[in-house]
Amino acid sequence: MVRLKEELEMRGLKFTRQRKIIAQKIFSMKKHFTADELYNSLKKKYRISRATIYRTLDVLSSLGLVEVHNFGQGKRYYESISGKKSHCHFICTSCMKIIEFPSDEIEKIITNMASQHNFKINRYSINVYGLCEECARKRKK
Amino acid sequence: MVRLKEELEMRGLKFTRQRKIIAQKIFSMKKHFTADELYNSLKKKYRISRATIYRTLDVLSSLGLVEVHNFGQGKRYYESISGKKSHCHFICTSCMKIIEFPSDEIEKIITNMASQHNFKINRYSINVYGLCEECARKRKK
DNA sequence: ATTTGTGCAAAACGTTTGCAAGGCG
DNA sequence: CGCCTTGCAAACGTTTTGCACAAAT
Repeated sequence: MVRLKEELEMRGLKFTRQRKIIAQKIFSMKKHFTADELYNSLKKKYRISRATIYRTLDVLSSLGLVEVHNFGQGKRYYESISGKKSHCHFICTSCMKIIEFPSDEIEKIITNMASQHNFKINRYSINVYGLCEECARKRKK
Repeated sequence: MVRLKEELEMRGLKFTRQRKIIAQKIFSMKKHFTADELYNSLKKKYRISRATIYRTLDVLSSLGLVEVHNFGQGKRYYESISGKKSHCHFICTSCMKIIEFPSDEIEKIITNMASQHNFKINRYSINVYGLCEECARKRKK
């Protein structure tokens, strides 16, 4: 939170009521969420528009405080990255549960491939789609 | 093409003029393409609606003949998978050029992680975002 | 003849934008 | 005070849908 304030000020951006509220909510969430979920979880208590949610998510991701994922279905998923490392996502396409795995080994391989081609990595996203144990079991029946 | 006909028949689906045309076009494309690009490349010569393009892409991907990628920006990218293996994508966010890399090693790691958690993999998508050599050079100036 | 597929236009969906009003520094 | 930010509603671009007609088996 202090970090957010500093990062904003550093760029001549403002530490507004809305940004505070949104950031607080995001940092308290462990899971992946969509802009709409965030909006719905806030609108009861606060008067914040969808536009502000989207704009704030943009700011936070450009500050490196939030990660954006394209898990398909035309909808974006966000995730706060308070310190934790990048990881793989195993996405159950039946119940949309998302299981995370560390990706250190894979990251090494990717970094290697990138440097071979002078590709400057900004971020990466490893998404495995399929069925989680439960849903796979249900299907068999 | 013969494969497509068989796969369709096997499922009681029809081998229509439109599906033929679309499949032919797709199999002749090497690169990733969007539904709209496909539509535009066909509409001059044939009378095929956008709806049919989308519906056919769904069919082809459920038959495993086409891979779908969510490279962000709210737009889907498709790729025909005539035999070739899955691979990583390095996506230049400046010029949208997509470089492909084999991912055998990574696939091994992923398969391993999946089996540890009884996750049944359907497909995976490894996307690295950043700047290609050219665009990175331009930025520096 | 039956059933699946098509074209069209309208709707849906998530996201972005223009603008006037509001709030932070 | 000046500039950044907000809320609203309208616009956007892509994808999906309902329906009547057409085509494949």
